[in-house]
Amino acid sequence: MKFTDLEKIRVEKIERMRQAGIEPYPTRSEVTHTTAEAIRLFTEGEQAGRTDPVQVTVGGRLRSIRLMGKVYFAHIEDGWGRLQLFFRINDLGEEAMEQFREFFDLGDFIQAGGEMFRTRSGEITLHVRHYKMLAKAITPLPAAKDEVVDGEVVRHAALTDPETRYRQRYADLAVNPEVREVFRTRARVVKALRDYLDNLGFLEVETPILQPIYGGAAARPFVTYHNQLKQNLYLRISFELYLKRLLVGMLDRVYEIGRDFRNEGVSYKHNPEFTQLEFYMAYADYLKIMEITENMIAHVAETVLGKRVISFNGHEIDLTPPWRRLELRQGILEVTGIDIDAHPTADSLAEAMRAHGMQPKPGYSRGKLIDSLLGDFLEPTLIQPTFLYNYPRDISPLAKSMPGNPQITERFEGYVGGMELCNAFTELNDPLDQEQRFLEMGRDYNPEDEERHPMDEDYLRAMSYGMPPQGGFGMGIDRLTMLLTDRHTIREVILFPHLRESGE
RNA sequence: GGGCGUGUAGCUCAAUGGUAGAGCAGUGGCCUUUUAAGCCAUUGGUUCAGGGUUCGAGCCCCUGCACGCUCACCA
Repeated sequence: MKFTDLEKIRVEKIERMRQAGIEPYPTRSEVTHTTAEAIRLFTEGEQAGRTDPVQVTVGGRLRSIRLMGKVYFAHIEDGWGRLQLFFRINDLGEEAMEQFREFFDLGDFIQAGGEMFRTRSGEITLHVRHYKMLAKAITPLPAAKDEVVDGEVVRHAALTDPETRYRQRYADLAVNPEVREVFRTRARVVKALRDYLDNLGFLEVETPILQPIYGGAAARPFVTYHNQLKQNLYLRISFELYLKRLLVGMLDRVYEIGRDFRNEGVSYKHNPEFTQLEFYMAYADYLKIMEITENMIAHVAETVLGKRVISFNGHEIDLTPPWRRLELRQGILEVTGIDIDAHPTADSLAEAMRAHGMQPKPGYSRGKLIDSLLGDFLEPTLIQPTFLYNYPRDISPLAKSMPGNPQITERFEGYVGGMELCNAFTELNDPLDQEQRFLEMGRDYNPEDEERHPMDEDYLRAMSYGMPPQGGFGMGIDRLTMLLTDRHTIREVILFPHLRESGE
């Protein structure tokens, strides 16, 4: 390891500690309480009028040290909170006071034991009778001294540089408690989703991440290779095709929460790997899935945040069901003045777009043009929760067509905060129709493209055994977490977001 | 991949083309007993990297790297 000057000073302290017979990295601690437990015990005793001392040994990082000659104050922080320590030479003796002064730095993990009391200024504090180094920190935490004003921690010059925060998330978490809170919230979101689906009788399953044929979404995959099998494998881009096989196998309600991988550009709402929830429900259609969706999201907000009206990006968003339902055709008509139903071909639609001063991408299919109208003009306006429904067939190859209208599929997407949150449809379960869709899809691919999507014969065989009618649903957990924590980039809700190699 | 922007001490930030600074952190000292981001002193720099212009470059130019925003891409 290479050390800075600041770090060298601490490395030397480690050597001097060992010379003084103090182990800087002892194997065991004697911690009996968290800081929060210690404070709660004391407060309860105080309220009950008890005078017997509350004896605790707590552990944590040193976050502030104030040496005042023969008395020291310090704060430690653990995963539950902060506690002030009070050291007095009368209690600890000269040697212990001197060793603390000489060897202990901000960021060190220590334990301290004694009894709880309240200082003259009112702060609940541990009167230290004994203390011990638990783990010496060599690298200073990237934050300046904290102070506590009226019980609130005020940090001066906190770590803010996004590159350092993401590359050294451990340091970010260590000094920015609100970052820890984001990931606690994220965990509660996942738990609330699981509870909701479990209560509806869904079975949680795990399907392959390494897949010989990828599918279920339109995305470029990551490719890897199995040495012994001499076989290319793809990291999954969705769970869909495997989960739907399970409904053939009579697992009527299944869901999976896991990682998807898409070899595409990164942005504030795209990370190369992201967490997805997909569920499939036999005998349901997309209308039923809409109901489950709005209720599930409202339930999650209620459980995690205790409220259904959230604040996101300066907007007040009310997640209370029922959410607005807006037919895709109507939505596009309202924001662009173009009626997609009046333009049954790509050429016709492109002409209409040009007439409205737009520049449609040459070579796009009608469905892709509609998708671009949606993304460019409609999506940013969908702040309050909205289900857009009825999507064109050619961009929905796994969704069932509407009865009597083969060009429109029973598909919807949920939008909140101007961001696509989820995608769902009445699942196509007609194997002959599905094969036809795959073949049509193949026409979009250049035959010379080595990444050309192969036909998933096994999926068709599964469907040929008979697949119950069903509704399916997919949602990005990362984006939901962004909404519920009011973070505006996906990197804020992923512990270790992907960054370019720094070459350091 | 394109455009725009940013990169200075451990952290947060200053510095007309003319001696690289501040606060915090660090180090040394003061501090006689429930508080103090305390007081005094002090250390610390390949100004992202490499070229160029200039008497002189943190600053201007070129190339590269990283990050941010944005566009493109993205059933």
